[in-house]
Amino acid sequence: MQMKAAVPVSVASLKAACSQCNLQELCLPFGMSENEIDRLDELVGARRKIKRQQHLYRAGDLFEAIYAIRAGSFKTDVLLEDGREQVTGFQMTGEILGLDGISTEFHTCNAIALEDSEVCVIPYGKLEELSREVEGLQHQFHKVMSREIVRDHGVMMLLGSMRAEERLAAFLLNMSQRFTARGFSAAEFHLRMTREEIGSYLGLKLETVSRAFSRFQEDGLVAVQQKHIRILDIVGLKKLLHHQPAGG
Amino acid sequence: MQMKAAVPVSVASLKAACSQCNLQELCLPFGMSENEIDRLDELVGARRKIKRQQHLYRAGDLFEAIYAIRAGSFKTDVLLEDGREQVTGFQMTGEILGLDGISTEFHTCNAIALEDSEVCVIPYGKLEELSREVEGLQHQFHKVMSREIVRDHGVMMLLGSMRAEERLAAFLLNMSQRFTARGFSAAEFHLRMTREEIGSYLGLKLETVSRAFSRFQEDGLVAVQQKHIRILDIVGLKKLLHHQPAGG
DNA sequence: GGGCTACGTTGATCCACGTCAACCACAAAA
DNA sequence: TTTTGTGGTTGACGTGGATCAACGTAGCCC
Repeated sequence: MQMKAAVPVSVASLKAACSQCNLQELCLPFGMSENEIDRLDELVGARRKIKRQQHLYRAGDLFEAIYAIRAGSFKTDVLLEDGREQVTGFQMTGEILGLDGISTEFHTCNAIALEDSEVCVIPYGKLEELSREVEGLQHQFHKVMSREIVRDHGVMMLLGSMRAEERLAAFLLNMSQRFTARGFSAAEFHLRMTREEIGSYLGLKLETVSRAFSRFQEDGLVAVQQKHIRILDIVGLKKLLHHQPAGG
Repeated sequence: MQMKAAVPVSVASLKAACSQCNLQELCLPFGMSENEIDRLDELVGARRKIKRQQHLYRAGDLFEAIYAIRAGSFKTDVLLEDGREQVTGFQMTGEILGLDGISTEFHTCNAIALEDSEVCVIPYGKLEELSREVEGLQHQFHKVMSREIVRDHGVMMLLGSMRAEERLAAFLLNMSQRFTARGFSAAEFHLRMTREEIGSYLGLKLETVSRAFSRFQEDGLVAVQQKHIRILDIVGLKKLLHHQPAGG
């Protein structure tokens, strides 16, 4: 690398700038005015890169900031003393991590990168401060938290009331919808998580997940090749959701 | 009713007053200064009585306010098209209902009184407004939402990774802890919900819940008489949680 | 009091999913 | 090219909890 005077652009590349970000529509700035987003730029700190399998934060860590996923993807999980793991969610670009920490000032779950990823660091103290001034930010932040609560209720429904194949169908449809929202194909995508992680999320063992994938393939609903998924019959998948097979 | 000039006291009895409420420590005012709580009084609207089995709100209702439980208790649930119900939570005095509605401006679950109950109505628009001015309110409100997220993660753990008896033990310990926080006995309490509702919450059938209760009774952990519960061996119950019996 | 209704308990049987085990696919290292 | 490791698939079998069914209990209204 040559020695030369620092160029503003290189500094800008280290700092996040919501106003320039193409994830606005999916992220905290959604619904905010241009002016408001400019104010948001003040508060978003540096970006941070997280390598695959590394922790963004751990249960027990002091809570200082929330994180917006700029690139890559994560899982969050909770561990029981005896080693059992419950994956509580998979997060994609534009989604916010760390909200669990507000309640006690300590994080209560782990956030782990599923691939090499990058997050924007949003210092929480500053966020509260600014959202007292910027109405749009306040409102949007509340919506983000509320959406998390609603999402969690959906997972409870899934874990509490659905059978294995319904759960996997719901999972695939959810992934498809989120890929679509990010401009990717609704029908063909690459899962970043293992069968075991999907199983943990869905309250199933990895073998059950694998068998359900095979069943869907036999039935012509999807084409599965390891982590690569092609949805062939989205209507068929949706039909799986709404009536339990054993004539209820 | 006789015609006479309105007396301030009778008006006050219709309106909530956080500053006078003995549930402060459990509710939105927790951690706020006396001054801040006085400001909170401005915004909390009338109380509303809800009879047993009646809805406070339904999935699909327009979201306008959140509610603090002043007396009684509630369940929240989500219904699937085919009629399956998932209870997403049981709420007691001081707890906040309705946070799910912020995300879409519509409620996404039902809130139903388990007994004759009363709530304080907190108009959401006003809450956002005031929490831009009152730092303590803003912070506390965020904590309440975050706590809900953390609680939901706990339920996911329960539904995704625990066996029937672990789930019921976790449920009983949680109830006991919440009764304690409200000044009731930790060891002896009255459940307001049916076996079916407990089962729905825990992802089990009512028969399984009933059998687990019977098993706990045989093992001398609790004395069960319908909805009346007496915990005899809290340590024993806790031990159930942390190692799955079938030598994992 | 007697009958009704909602809720709870208990037993017998069934089955969806877990468990255990073998094998396969692919990627990175040697 | 083989080796090694991680993740995925598939089969055989076991079991925890669901299902089906009968009966018990408590509150409520007439």
